[in-house]
This record gives sequence, C-alpha cells and structure tokens, in this order.
Amino acid sequence: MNTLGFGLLGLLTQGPCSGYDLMLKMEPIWKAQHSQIYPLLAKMEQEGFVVHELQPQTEKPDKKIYTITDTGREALLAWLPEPPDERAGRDEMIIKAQSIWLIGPEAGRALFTNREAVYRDRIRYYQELLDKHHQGGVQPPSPSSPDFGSYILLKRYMGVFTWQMEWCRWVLSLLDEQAE
Amino acid sequence: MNTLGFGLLGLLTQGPCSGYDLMLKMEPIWKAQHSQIYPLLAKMEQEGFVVHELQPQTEKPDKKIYTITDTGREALLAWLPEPPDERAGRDEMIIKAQSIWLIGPEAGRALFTNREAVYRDRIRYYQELLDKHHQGGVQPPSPSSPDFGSYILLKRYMGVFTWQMEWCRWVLSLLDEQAE
DNA sequence: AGGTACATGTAATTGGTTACATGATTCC
DNA sequence: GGAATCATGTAACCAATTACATGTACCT
Repeated sequence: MNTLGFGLLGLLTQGPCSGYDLMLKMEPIWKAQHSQIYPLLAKMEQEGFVVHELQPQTEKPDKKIYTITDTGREALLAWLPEPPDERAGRDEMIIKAQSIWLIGPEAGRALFTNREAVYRDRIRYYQELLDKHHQGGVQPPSPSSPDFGSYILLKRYMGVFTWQMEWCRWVLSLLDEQAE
Repeated sequence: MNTLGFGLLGLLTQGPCSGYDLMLKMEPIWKAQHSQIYPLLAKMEQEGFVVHELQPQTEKPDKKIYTITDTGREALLAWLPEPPDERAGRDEMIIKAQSIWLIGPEAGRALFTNREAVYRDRIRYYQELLDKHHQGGVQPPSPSSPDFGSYILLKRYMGVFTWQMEWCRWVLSLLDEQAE
C-alpha cells in the first residue's frame, strides 16, 4: 500500500466513511482525485485492510461505506512510527522563480503579486478550517484526541503559507528597489 | 514539455551544460533522477529546444554538452509569465501527523524529534549554499542578475524549513505537556 | 440552459522512482 | 575490498492527473 492508502486508513480509524467523503476529508492535507481513491480502496479491500457495505440511496448512486479492519489497523500502527520519506516538494513557482531575471521586473512583479494573492487565499481557507475546529471547545485538542492531527496540520499549513506570502512580498520589495 | 524541462532550459540560459551537471544544479530546487533528465533532454532536442555536442573524454564516458536554442529561449520566455500551477505538496510526514494520536506520546515524540533533526540538517545545507552565494560579492544579487533566482529560492527554502522545524518543536512541547 | 454537488467507476497519459547496465578513478 | 564520483543510458513500475462515462437534484 502507498502513503495515500495509509492516509485513508487514518481517517477510517475515526469512523466508517464513503470513498467520496474520504476524498473530501483528505483534501486539505493530501489532495487526491476520486479516480485515484476509488481503485485504491478496492485494492485495499482485496488485501483485507478495509471492508465495505452498500448503503442504498434513492435518486442518488448507492454509497459504499468503508470500515477499517483489524488487519488495516495493525498495518497502520506498524507503519506510523517509521521515519517518513522526505518528499521532493514540487511547485511550478520554484522553476519560474529560478529564471525570473529573464522576464524583466514588470512581468516578475505580476508573477509574485499573483502568487501572493494565492497564498493569501490559502491562509484564509486554513484559518476558516481552524475556526471550525475551535467552534466546539475553545481548548486545543489534546494529543490523545483524534482531532489532534488535523489541528497541528492546520497550524503547519498556516505557517508555511504565511511564510511564503511574506517571501513573495520580500521579493516584490527587491523588484521595486530596482525600479527606483 | 513539462515543468522540469523548463527548469533545465532556465539553467541552460546561464551557459551550456552536460546532463549530469544539470542534474546536480537542479538538486536544491527540484530534485530529479538522471533517468528522468537524460530521456527528457533527448526529447527536448528532437523538438528543437536544445542541441548537444560531444565532448570526448579519456577514461570517462564522453560528455554531451547541451546548449539552448533560440526556439528554446522563446518557449521559456513565453512560459515564464503564465501564472504557475499550484501543486499539491506531498510529504509523508503529513499523513503520519494526521494519525499521530494513534501511536501514543513516546512514538509520537520519536517521530517529531527525528523530523526536527531532518529539518535542522536541511537548514544547514541551505545555509551553506547561501554562504557560497555571498562569497563573491557581499551584496545580494540584483533582480537582473542570473543569480537572483537561486538567491531568492534559497531564502525561501530557509524560511520554509525553519518554520517546519519550529513547528516540530511546538508539537513536541504539546506532547510533553500531556506527559506531565 | 448551465453550473455545482452527490456518487461511483474506467482508460489513457504523464510524471517520477527504482532497478538494471557499464566502466574507470579515487578515497577510506 | 567497498563506497563515492563521474557519465550515460534503458526498462519496469508506481503515483497522479486528465478525460471519458452515467445520472439525479438543486440553484441561478
């Protein structure tokens, strides 16, 4: 099984769920298309990590409600403590930034202004998710709560995107300096 | 052509280079294996974006020195100003963090202690690269200098990894709180 | 009339990693 | 003797995106 598979198992420890809902729940942390999730769930079922039962619906396609098995839980618990791979973070902006000197300050400014806005939107998005988290209890979830993972990840994304937004502004200030 | 291809073109605007050296130069910003780079360069040559000439070597395999063509430079300049795709940043640690509550505070602490060290190493690595940058001139490169891209990217990585290191420490502090 | 959400699936293609393959040189 | 660096390449596989496919309900 792959990393995405373990991500799905992690969500299923919090309760049975359809493939569609798993896709939505994965979105903030590890975006994957349904075309990747549905076949993976089927494969995971073949290998005994999950089982599903049909929930008939009228006027909508039937749902497949997946549940994690003991085998699945064991596999997840064995995988979790292993030191994670460090993955290459690939972002087109990196490649464009590398060659920014080629396109002149105006086009460069457009690129970074645009990016700054993208990061601003993402920060708003993650802030909203954090606010939802705080709706119930005002206290941050304890490390033994199932919500702890989402909580610390939201904080992580907030920080990463905030830094990148500031980085865009810093680059813009360098570009402006030259214009003077 | 794909994003990696444009990255290679960007490096080639700074001078002709072998596939092997391109791989090394790409490493800090967009890690790719030689098995991805060599066939891509061949394809890019077929499409007229680069040309190569053989540099015979004794006791070592001959080098293929690639040079960007006018077509290649035009394609790069047309691509650069387009707003970049926002790519999903996939890192196994994200999936593990999501399910951290399942493995208990000791194993969780091990995971984050390990990760903190990984980020610390990366910061040291990027700091060294930044120092090398500053060796020649003490002034940061101007936006019209070919080094400007590398310079701002190194700063970006420094910031991103610094934040993630601090995030690890913050999570560790939460885990410790519970232990008390 | 067109877009979004719900709900699932397959097929084609691209992107990326791992492994196989060769061969000299240098460092520990 | 074994690992690392230089230097290229192919083959097999896995991961991920895009497109094709179906069908209802609701909103504008």
